[in-house]
Amino acid sequence: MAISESTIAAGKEADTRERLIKAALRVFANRGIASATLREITEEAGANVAAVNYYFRSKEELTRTVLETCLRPINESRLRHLDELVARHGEGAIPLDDIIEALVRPMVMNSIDEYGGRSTVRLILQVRALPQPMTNTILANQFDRIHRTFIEALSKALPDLGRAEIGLRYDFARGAIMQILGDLDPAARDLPDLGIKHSGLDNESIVRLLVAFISAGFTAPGLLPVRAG
Amino acid sequence: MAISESTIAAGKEADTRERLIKAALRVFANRGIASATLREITEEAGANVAAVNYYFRSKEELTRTVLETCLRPINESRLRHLDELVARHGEGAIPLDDIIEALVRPMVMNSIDEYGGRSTVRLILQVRALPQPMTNTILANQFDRIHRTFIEALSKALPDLGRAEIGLRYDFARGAIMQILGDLDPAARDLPDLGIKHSGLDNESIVRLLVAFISAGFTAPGLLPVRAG
DNA sequence: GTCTATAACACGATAGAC
DNA sequence: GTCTATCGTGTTATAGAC
Repeated sequence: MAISESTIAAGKEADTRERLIKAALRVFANRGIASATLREITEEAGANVAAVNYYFRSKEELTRTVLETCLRPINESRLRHLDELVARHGEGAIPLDDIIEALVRPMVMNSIDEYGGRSTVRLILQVRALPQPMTNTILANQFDRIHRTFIEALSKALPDLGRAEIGLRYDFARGAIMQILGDLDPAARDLPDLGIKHSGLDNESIVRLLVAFISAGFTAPGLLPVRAG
Repeated sequence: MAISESTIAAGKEADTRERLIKAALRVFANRGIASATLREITEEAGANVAAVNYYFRSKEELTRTVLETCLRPINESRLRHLDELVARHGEGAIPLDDIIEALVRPMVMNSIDEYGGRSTVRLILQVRALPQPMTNTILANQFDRIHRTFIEALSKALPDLGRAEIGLRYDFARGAIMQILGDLDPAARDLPDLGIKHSGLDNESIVRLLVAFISAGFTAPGLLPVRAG
């Protein structure tokens, strides 16, 4: 009632903009960023074709916004988890399982889209599989600190392993996490069988199973020489 | 000298066709299947723009051929390795490390393109990240038997784990293998930092490090109930 | 802020000469 | 088997009415 017209306009603006971002995430994930057209995205968002060019400058700017919007909360949650662990253990090493869980849980829990799918995961898999300058810059900005922080914590927890081996195993872990979440997306399961069906697994189980596998992998004896440092 | 004109023509035909496949693999991997244009591919192959439509019926048919051409040798090698292990151990269980190595080594060793890159890996990552009916059918045809065979061998080697958990860990392993090989491709390393630099790692070390990590992961105690069977 | 209409361009595919 | 020229289509982006 007391809402002015400009407030309504501003509310409407934010709404269309947000709807465009959500629709773009889904269309990008399902059809590929390059193949996705502004017509599909705007139709899915219930907006006009010209809306993307009005709210974002271009398709590229929309892509940037979508990526940053869906990555930020996941990585913020990871850092929050890890900060809590650091606070709890002070200078001492953090138990391996806890570090891995801080890496796994936010990605499993916060990458679910409004339809129960894994659009965010499939989008990340896409831009990782297809390195392009623009998306790589975004990934670097979003993930660089995370990687450094986790590898540092892992180095303290696993003093017998060198940095090179920890970095490598950390990337093994990232691959395992992302691929399984991509496969679990119902949108990917409709299609002809890729790999194995994993039906009836709740997210909590996924976390526990990933943590068990990855922690065991990290506990394997090191093969590379440990550098001083 | 004794080569007839028709032989020369046939040789030339096979040559252009093959050059197109190799060029397409590289361009697909670097720019994405959807974004890759026939103009880029034919230029890279030193052929005419119309050559793709002459040798293959369409871009889609070319894509199919490229995928099958680069996947077949890898999976044939995996089956060969595993068959040898089965022959050696008869009805008994195969040691876990040997099964994992039969899974890992062919992908690490046979996915290297003529420029030392990992075009094949990045192409697989692409089509897995972006499920489409056509490419999924090819993946299913190429990988289905592999998955079944390996999971069966793993079940014998790890009788304390249920099929569901083995299938899941098998997919963890596939994710770890593919993502690390994609990251190791020099073509992906030029760009802004994604994850960690893994410089100076030879392929033999990659195999050993992957096998160590994955085998340890499989050895972790099971979390899911074991079904009878 | 939202719409229609269209400009400017790139693509896959093909026809037809050589 | 290889080439040039071109057709038809679909794309992003924008100009301008509402």
